[in-house]
Amino acid sequence: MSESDLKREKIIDAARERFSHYGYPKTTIAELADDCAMSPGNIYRFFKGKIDIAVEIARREALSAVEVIEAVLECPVRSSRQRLEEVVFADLRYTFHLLENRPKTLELAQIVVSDRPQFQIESLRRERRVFQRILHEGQASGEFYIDNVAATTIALHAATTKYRYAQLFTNQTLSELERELAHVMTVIMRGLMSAQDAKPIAETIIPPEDTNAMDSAS
Amino acid sequence: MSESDLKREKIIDAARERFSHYGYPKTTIAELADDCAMSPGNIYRFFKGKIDIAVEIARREALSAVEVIEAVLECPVRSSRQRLEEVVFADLRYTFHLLENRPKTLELAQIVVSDRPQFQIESLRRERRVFQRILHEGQASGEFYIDNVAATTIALHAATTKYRYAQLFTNQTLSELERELAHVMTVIMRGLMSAQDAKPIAETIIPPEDTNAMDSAS
DNA sequence: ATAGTGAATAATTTATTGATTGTTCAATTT
DNA sequence: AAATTGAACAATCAATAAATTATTCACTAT
Repeated sequence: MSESDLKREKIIDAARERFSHYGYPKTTIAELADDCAMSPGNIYRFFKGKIDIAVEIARREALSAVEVIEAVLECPVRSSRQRLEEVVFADLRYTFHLLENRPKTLELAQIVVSDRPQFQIESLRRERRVFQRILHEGQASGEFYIDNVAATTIALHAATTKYRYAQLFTNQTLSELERELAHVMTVIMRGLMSAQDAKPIAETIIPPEDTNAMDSAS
Repeated sequence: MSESDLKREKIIDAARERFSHYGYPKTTIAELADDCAMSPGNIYRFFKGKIDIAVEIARREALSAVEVIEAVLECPVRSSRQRLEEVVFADLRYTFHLLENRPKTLELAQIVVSDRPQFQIESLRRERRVFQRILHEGQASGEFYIDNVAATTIALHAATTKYRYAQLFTNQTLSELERELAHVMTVIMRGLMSAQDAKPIAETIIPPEDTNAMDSAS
């Protein structure tokens, strides 16, 4: 790691410390420069602007969050079904505790997203990839009956929206949410494991379209 | 309708007009009094405070929104399944257009909810009752296999969270959302229509509790 | 008594100013 | 040359003053 890279890391560390302690708005470039024993101007040789430091921190945070979820994939389980449930519940618990114990992390993420909407889109996509892997496995093993894995992944992810950063939507307790999610998963699991056909009559409700981006989405 | 009630209605009408046009904060009691040809002080003989006028308007709005959804129940359909899909799609479209065409309505609702959290809880409960009625019907007719209708209603409602006021969560277009919801409903429908047992292994994941408010919730 | 007023007051919002901060860049050091 | 500085400038924020507004209430009219 080059001399330059080390200094960049030092800025990130100093920023992480101050952002999580005092918040993004209350942290000044001058303070970060002080922490790194350099001048304010010099910070700009490493980052285009203050917001870009936040983006970098949020990006790493998001990556390590997915890693936490992915870690669940390593544990040996009886079935794809159990794997899927574990991942969904891990998501609920991880994001719930994040908001409870480190609220500044959400604040930072919201600031980043409001400036860089693409950031959220990519975070969600990364998360979906974990879901998709499980669905693929389940399909391959014959445990799940899915004719369009990509679309079903998106559906599953959408149906569990309420259980990511749940405090944004409700003031239920974690155990209330856990019990509720258990019921949601019961219905979904029966849907994934059922061999019977249940093509949406929705096709009579929504107008069809030629190019359907979702069906090939990753 | 008494003289007094008529005046109360006049205040509500004037407020609705101004709130939807200029927004709640920019509307003054003095203006409403002017509109109704009365003094500011007299408004307070009809409402305890400014916020209570907003509460009354939001309450009526919420009731008529549920009525729109309930109207779908009147149409003759082939199955409970179709009924359920129509209601869910109606919800998506109604709330989507609401935010698109009358953004002040959301603003008002958010102001009311931030002051009266109970308001939101009751609105959601009313909406769930429509879902519950359909699930009951489907169960009675043998079309759905549901062992706990109350819990499944809550699960269904939670799983479709993203499709109520969808613009709060995403900037997808209405047709993207419609296609996505169709896939969500495909999975859920298979879950509801499947006779096979799929008790959650979640019970091994979440700790059980003696008093489970949800299982008897309406 | 009931309905209504409008000036008085308390609470909130808006405007303004001064101070702080993000960012740039010509000059300096390594 | 590459790295760094720090003063200059523009943008943003905080504090406070000014104005507006919500609410009350003693009083008047019906």
